[in-house]
Amino acid sequence: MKQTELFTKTQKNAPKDEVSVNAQLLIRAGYADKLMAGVYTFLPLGLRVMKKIENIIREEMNAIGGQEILMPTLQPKENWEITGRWTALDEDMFKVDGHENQKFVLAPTHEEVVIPLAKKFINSYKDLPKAVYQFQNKFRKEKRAKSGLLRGREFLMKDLYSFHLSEADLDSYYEKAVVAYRNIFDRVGIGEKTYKTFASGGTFAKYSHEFQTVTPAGEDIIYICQKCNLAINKEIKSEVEVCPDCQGKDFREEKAIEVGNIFKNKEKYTKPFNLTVKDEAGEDKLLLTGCFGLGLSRLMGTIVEIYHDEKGMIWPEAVAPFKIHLIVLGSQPIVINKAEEIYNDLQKKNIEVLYDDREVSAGEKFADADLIGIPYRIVISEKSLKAGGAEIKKRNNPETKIVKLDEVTNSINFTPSNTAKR
RNA sequence: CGGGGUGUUGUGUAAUGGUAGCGCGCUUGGUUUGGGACCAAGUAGUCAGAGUUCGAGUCUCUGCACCCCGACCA
Repeated sequence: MKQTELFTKTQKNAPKDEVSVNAQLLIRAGYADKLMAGVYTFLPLGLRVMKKIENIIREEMNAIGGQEILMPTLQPKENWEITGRWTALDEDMFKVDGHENQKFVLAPTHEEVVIPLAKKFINSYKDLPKAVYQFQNKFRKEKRAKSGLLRGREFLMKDLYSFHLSEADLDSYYEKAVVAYRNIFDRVGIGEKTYKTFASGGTFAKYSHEFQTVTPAGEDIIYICQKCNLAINKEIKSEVEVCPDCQGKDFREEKAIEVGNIFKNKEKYTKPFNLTVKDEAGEDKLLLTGCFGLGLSRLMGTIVEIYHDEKGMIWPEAVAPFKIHLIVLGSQPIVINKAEEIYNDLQKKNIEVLYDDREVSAGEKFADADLIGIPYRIVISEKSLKAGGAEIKKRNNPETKIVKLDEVTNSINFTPSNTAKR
């Protein structure tokens, strides 16, 4: 992608109505644009990051047997009356009028659709277990949207729903999902700061687990067990005196962002819809479900909160919009030709490159490269050619080095995009 | 939803009740080219509505939006 052709531009100043680091940087760098409180457009750069995150999650969900679907956001009142949530969640949902007396809801979650859906296709114990998931926008009538991408009214979420005949099967699937979640957070670069956290659950499951990423930008408070690293959400800390996993009593308090939440909903939603299958004896058996949520837009904001400095963002390679930011300095034909050659070569090799071919000053290009935060910066200039080729610098390291032009591609240790590191 | 604050061009800001000005961006021309360069000429704005006033960006009222603190957050 040539930067002169990119849809967006960078801005020197952050909009005055954005306070959070993630929103300021994402807007300044042209990754996102705010339409209204808690509602953002994802621009080409931001969408590329989102798709990287999405693909990592997709791979991990597929690895635990998830099958991707896409459910509607616009949903009928009737389904929500069946679970009682038309009134129970009244204040949290955007309700929409249809024709005459039709009422709809812009879905804040998708149990009311996925359970009746499963009823059509899961009829026998032989059909189990099954799991479906989607990437879909969720709508929540937040009384106060804030903190940029961290708490939106419309946001992108991955939600997976699993169906089981026995509690043992649900339990073992739940543990598999925990591993998948760990893989996801490791791969996007926040594994070390993300804690599985004991939290309050629904009506039937007394507890659930959240995945909380430690950062000062967090709105939640968690207590991390110093012995086994399980965390406990402040919400339930008063009920839980010792670590439920290791009985440890020594905790460290941290602020954190809830990036995921997983539940054993068991019969909570299958019961109202009477989602049953025949077991081996021909008896009707109520299914048990697990629900596994992960907020993509929130995850993206969280990554920015963790990986940035005073100059801009510093994307982990696995989620960066491009691998290389190629910068050409000066207007001499020889320099421009060499830069074009490198650009074409990288394109041919399917290495994602943003080519800054703008006719602006060096300082502006460097400042923008730092702001945009692409992992590798390659400069082609009269100076670099005299020194022997191209200058390479990593965003997270001040050192630069010169490599020969025909060694540019090889001199960087690339991980192909969208695949696992390990 | 309670309390507080703020709405001026795409963006950041200035303007005793009296000509809406500046930086960035953008357009045109020229000089520049390794850390947000320079010159010149342009471009575009008072959240909406009502009121007070000879005159409103400025005062009053209503509405809307946005931000902050709190409450809320299956």
